[in-house]
Amino acid sequence: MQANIDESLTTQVHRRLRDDLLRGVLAPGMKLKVQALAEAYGAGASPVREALSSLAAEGLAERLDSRGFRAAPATVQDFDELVRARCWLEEVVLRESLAAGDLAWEEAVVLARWRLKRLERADAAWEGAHAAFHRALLAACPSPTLRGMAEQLRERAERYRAVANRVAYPGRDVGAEHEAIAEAVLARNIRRAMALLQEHYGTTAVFLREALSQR
Amino acid sequence: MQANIDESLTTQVHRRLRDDLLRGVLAPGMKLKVQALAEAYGAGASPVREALSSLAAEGLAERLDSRGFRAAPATVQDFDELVRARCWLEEVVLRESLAAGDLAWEEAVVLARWRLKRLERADAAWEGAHAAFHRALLAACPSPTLRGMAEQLRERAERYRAVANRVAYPGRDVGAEHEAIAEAVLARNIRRAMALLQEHYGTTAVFLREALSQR
DNA sequence: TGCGGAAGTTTTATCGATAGAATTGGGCGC
DNA sequence: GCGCCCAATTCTATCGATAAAACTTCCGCA
Repeated sequence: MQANIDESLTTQVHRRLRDDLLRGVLAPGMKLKVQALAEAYGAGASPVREALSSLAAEGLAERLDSRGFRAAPATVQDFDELVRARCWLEEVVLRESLAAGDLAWEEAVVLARWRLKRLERADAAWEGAHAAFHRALLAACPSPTLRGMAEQLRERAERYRAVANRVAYPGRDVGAEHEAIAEAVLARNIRRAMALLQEHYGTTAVFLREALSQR
Repeated sequence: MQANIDESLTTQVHRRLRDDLLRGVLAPGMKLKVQALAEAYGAGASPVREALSSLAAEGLAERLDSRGFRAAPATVQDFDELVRARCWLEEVVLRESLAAGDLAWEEAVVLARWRLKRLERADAAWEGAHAAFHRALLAACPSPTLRGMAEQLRERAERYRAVANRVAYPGRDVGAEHEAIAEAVLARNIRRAMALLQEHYGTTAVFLREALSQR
């Protein structure tokens, strides 16, 4: 795992903080004390503070007037809003991706699907492959800005999944859902792809909402 | 103009920097030297650095590996992409705003339109009223996240307008365009509102693209 | 005449220290 | 026993200093 080569401390801390936020190591709502984080990551206060400022702008942290930072809270309301926003946003991003996707994009989708299918849900690599799959679907959308926004929402959702992760999905075959989505996308069947994707998000939402509300 | 009461230096600097970026005082591509900015705003390096980190995450500045920050560059390509992204995004945000808008929202639109109409384009308050008008159109969209994203794109566009601002809009009646948009929105005529809004952006784009490419 | 590089100058990234705001924990009066 | 106020303690925001990196300038050599 090489890193660090010519990468500022701030950047490193930023990435590690983001990871820890996404994986729920830093739980939603938790106070983020600068000094503690600084020690944990082996840096001074300045890099940590800068990283937190960025993360706040990205919506993963919050800055309270003059009482420091905290991990963005996770609430049922926020989650519902997130899911809705994601459906609406991906509605156009997916549409444009399908409209512009070429052969190379199709192949990338096939590949991402294969890599995801191969892994067990419990595998440490699953989360990454899952992210890659969803990213691949949207990759052909010609607007980097919109793709970036979709990615931001995907990350927020990922965090919710991590937080509530011990929930099982009784009677659900997530793999099959992904399969169906990929099929529809490759067939350029926009309506069907949209519907399946939204259902996919909706189903996950039901379980997460459940898990969240009883905490 | 009260401010400063219980507002951290970082926050103040952030706002002032954003303003200066949006108004083109800090021109696109310009190097943003921490020390110079610190003196200009009467602060130390830390607040400036934190503010720049945030602005970078918001897309108004850029952080170069280990050579500081600069104002986000303005290019014709970036601008084209921005306009496209904005049209696509506002397509859904406006739709949902129209779908959810109640009486109070309608009245806010009427008010914003009136305030804008009253001002001359050259008036210092015009830019603010213009922003408020466009914001009012989308204000009823129930997703704060999407509204925020739309706002971010609006700001980027505002910066382009400021940069190329000395261009005239020969033979164009911007006021009439706004009137037409407001009418369509109040009539809940989604198709027409969308079409007018996109044309509005498109027309501006033609002028700005012109102004940009000859710099 | 133009290039490579040494020396000097800026600028960045980051640390450690510190004043001042919050928070916490008691102790006191009711 | 309960709420309120003050002191002790914890954190935040911010500064000034500094090593290291990135630019410039300028000079000697081909």
